[in-house]
Amino acid sequence: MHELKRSPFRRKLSDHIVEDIKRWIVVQGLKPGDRLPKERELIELYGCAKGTVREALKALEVEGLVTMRTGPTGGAYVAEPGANQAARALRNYLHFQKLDGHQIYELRKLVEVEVAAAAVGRLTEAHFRELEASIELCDHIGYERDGQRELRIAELNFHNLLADVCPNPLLQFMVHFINDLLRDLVDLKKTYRPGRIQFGEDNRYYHRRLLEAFRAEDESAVRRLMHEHMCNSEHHTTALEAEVTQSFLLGFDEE
Amino acid sequence: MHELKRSPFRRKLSDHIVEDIKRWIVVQGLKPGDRLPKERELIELYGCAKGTVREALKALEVEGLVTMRTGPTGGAYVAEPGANQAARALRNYLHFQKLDGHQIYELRKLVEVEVAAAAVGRLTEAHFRELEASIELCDHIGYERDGQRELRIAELNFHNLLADVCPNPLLQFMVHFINDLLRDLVDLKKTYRPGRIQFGEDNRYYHRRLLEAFRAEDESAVRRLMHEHMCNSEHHTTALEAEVTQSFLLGFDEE
DNA sequence: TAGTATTTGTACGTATGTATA
DNA sequence: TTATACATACGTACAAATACT
Repeated sequence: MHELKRSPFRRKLSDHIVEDIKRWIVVQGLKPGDRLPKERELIELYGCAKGTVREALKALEVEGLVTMRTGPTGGAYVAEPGANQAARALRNYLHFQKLDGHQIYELRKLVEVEVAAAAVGRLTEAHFRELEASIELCDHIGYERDGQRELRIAELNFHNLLADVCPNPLLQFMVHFINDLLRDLVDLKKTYRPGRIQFGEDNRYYHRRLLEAFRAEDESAVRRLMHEHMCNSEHHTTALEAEVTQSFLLGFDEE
Repeated sequence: MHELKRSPFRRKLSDHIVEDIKRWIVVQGLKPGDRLPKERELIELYGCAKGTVREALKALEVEGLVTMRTGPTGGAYVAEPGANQAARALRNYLHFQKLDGHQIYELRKLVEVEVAAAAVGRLTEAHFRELEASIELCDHIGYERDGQRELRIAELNFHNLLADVCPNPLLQFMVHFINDLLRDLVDLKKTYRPGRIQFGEDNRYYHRRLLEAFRAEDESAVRRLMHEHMCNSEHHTTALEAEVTQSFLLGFDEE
């Protein structure tokens, strides 16, 4: 007992390496793209085995702080953690909480309105064309019976386009996160329901009127329309996919 | 060429194992505490090497989905990822984005009001006592010159207490996340500013009036007060800690 | 208190795949 | 095309931690 080899509660060596590398990144101010010591050097530096170093690098890779490349000039490089990593972690957390569609919309009603308001005055003609194309795509898919998921993706794409011009990374992240959540919900309820048609029509109606309000740069109209749109969407969504929400939040690392 | 051994873009085997295990957790509805196949079994199942399985388990461990234990009855167990893991990932992401105090408050003004509204009617007498104690603690610390961080923690604790009774895990998470962000911001700006006194007084004023509104279960008053409180707080905070926000978000695994 | 079985954690050596030059 | 540098994967042996007797 009372061996103080490394620390009171002898932590795993790989975790020690992870912390060291994190420290390097912070104190040396390493930027994305900077190269880290290669496997061989870390092995010699810590006098440990290959597997140990690999475990440490794997941990950093999961956190999104480094990426690994093979071949010459390969190795570990500092990376900028993407939104997907944060989204994955948040989904992991929510998977074990009780979360239903109503609660998702409780937040969505807030952030979508805010993001839309922030987009007023920031949209270029190119953006308008994209938004129009999105609406037309929904129009087109709407007539098919099978493209459930495609339709949902196209509908949500309208909102993602708006979020992309939002200068607030927190709001932007939340909108994308929620929309990804809603996109994956449709997979669970494969059954085609007639209410889905009305839902699609309502969406197109609101998207068109929102586009008008954006063109007029009428922020109060945008806020009002988006709020209505969200309340309407909540009504349809909770009716369609209400109780199944609690599953499948576990992110399946799309692409 | 044209070898289709595993997939077009030959993914790493350990990632494949990670996905499989995640799938097991979802489709078999595994709960925290449930045991996963042990190392040896996974090795035989996938016909791979020990290091490969260990890499996969390490990844899951970092995501907080499993914990590893040694000895008999040891192995990999399903775990419930805490909010800290999601918060850490989100911080890692925001570390590389441009985020200022104003943008934090853009979201905070929304969620704090919503959380407060959700708390109406859910507060027990025990909660009221905790909230009162929180206010009194702020009162007490407010007179000391050094307890900058302690004061901030105590102030934010009032809001965290409210969030704890919020039944919506998404809103609850966001409030806690934002408050942790604000708590850590005070460390960067060590300089004591006279404006801080007025800030503290305002906070106590609003907390007291909020408590009254909660006791009266007057939701519209709660919403109005919390909104005012947030606008006031934003004014003080951005004045005090405006531009320094962008540094040191990288989470250092606090315990 | 000690011993033993079980299972992870670490070390080492080797072979293979893959991207750069 | 060939050589090179590096990650990726395999297999074995041993150390360390824990539960049970």
